[in-house]
Amino acid sequence: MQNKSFSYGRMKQRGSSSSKDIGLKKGAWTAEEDMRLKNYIEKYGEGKWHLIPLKSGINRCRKSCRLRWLNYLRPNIKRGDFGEDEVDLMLRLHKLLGNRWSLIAGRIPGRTANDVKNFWNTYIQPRGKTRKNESKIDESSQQHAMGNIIKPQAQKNFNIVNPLPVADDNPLPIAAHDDGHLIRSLDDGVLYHDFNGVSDDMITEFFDGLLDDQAINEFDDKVGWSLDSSLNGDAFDVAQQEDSRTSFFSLPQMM
DNA sequence: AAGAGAGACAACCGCCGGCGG
DNA sequence: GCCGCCGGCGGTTGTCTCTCT
Repeated sequence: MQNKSFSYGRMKQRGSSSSKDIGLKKGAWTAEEDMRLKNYIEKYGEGKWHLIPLKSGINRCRKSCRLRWLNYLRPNIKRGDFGEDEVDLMLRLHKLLGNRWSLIAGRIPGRTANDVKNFWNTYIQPRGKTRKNESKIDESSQQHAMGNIIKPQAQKNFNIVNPLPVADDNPLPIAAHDDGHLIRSLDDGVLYHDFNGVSDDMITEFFDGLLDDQAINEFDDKVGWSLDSSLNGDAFDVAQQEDSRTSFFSLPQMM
């Protein structure tokens, strides 16, 4: 992905959509506006977005200020190409969460929802279309994004039920975990959860921190984190896992 | 070298849910 | 219950940049 570090002067102003926004600036942010916004948030913190235009001297709507901060000015935002690990994680999270970009981005350190969404819409969603610049993703990531790779370490844990050669006009292999808990089409399309009765919704709520203690215990029992032991040393464990639970995500990916 | 078309991505739009009055 | 405000989100757009011919 290109590393456009700023956009001053790039965007023409777009039409106003709300009568309340009349008189507010739109389009590309200037260096001065960035500086004002950054200074304001460093001083007063995030939130209270409606106060920023009033107090910072920035003539933009609250939403524009919030977006600029979250997508560009916030510290620790990672720029540049998505790495293989990030693509892996994104694919797995997307299977669990769907187009919930903010949740996905929240688990990919340094990436914003806009980054993830743009990446998905550019590289993942339209695949099959002819693209000029395939090199934007390195080959291994591209292949993995296509679901074509079965990692050597993963193969020992999964049976390849239908190991057809990968080709444009061929269906891709089906894999199943040795213990029979998971089955997945490797066409990167559908992950069939049959994970001891754990629903997608429950997984989502678990990672969103919405489950109470009792539900968490139930979740833990059903998932059976002991499966983690099979992942010891696996190169595709999430690098930034916060705790062992995160490696749950390794299971779908490994197939 | 120049024009056309595709790609990349920042920014906008519109909708939604939560909350307080 | 209704209304308005706010923060947040996903979808979409517009323009610059890059690549191809």
